[in-house]
Amino acid sequence: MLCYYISDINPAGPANASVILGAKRMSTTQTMSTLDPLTHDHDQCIARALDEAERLCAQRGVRLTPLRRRVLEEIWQHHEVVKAYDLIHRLSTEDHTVKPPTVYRALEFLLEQGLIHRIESLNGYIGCSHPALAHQCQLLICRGCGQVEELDDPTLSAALQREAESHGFRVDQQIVEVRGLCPHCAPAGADVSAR
Amino acid sequence: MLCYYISDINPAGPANASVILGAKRMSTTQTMSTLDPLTHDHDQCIARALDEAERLCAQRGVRLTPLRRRVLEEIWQHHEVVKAYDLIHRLSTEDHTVKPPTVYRALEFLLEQGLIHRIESLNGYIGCSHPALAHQCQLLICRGCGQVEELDDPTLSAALQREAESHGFRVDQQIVEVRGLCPHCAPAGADVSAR
DNA sequence: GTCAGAAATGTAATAACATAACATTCTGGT
DNA sequence: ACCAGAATGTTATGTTATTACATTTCTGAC
Repeated sequence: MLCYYISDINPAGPANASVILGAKRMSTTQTMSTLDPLTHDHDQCIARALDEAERLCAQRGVRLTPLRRRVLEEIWQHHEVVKAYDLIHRLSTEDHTVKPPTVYRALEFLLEQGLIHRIESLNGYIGCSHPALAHQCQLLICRGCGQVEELDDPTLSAALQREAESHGFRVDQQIVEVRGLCPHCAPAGADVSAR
Repeated sequence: MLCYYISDINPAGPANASVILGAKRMSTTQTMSTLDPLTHDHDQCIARALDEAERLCAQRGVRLTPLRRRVLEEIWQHHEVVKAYDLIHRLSTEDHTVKPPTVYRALEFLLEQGLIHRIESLNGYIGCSHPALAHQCQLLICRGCGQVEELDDPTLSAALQREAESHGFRVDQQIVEVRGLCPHCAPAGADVSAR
């Protein structure tokens, strides 16, 4: 259960795409560890995420409105962290400026439905790779390419839960974020200074 | 290795002290799990933290300047999360307003020296309970009283590290924050709505 | 169909968090 | 006393997020 793709180059995106300058449009869906950067059909990837979202919202009786769907779609454009104000800019046009509350409300909905994750250490958001089930995930955040791998290791979350409970703590939510370098950026790690 | 005290009531603090209205000044130092809210000498607690900081900085050849010491002291006033702008207000007087960079630079220094932890999910800071050794800690953050228990379970951090590495990820930093209710607030949990 | 209430969205203003850029002061070594 | 580097002061601004209230859209009861 994980998802970690090399996205297309996004000239307007977070300023770190240059690290993976070799990667371009791709063809099949794969999990990270086995992913050939050259073989990922991201259009299909977006489509699957949106279909799944439609399905889950219908099933739950909540409304994936055009706006909410649009925000989710933007978040899935790349496998990189997306900032709220990026979304505001991306959704705005010459004749219509989207205001912060609009985007934050959509994000709130998507978070509630488990369709996206918030990355606390970056004030950003990414699509959830397996939204069908509630879960406590672990996020591996690459400071090289800005991409995020979502892990869902039940052993880890159970261990953390157990440890917290052993101190009498009642757990609502786990926030587990690992910062470092992904397999694609680590080899060139010497070139990737701290960000 | 942990620290979790009931602080004095802080009328100017994060607006959640009412939950522990019964707790007041105390007398001995104890770890959380065994702590009687009525028996914690917080003056001694602050003094120890500052002494330890002085010692470590001297040992490392870095300067715990009056300003930095003052910021650390303010952070240790209570065992609750402290915000940067709280510090700005607390350090400002009628005739001198402390500006954001001043505080942020002091925080940066204290973070570098491992004397405080940043809490990503709250944009806040707390004193580190065992600054002598570099460590990856787990923070238990109570939404009832705003207090934070710092765990340092090497098994957990090693497990997370191992899991990340098994996905080819090179770990720089772990951020592990558990949100929920501490033992003192959990019993009254029904009264403590989400914050 | 239409109407009332709820849900969603729009808008303006501002709060909360953080940094860049440059000036000044302090500190320790010579 | 002088210098270099560290630390702090100051101004301005960038970034992230929320409050409060107006308007529109949707849904279900009739």
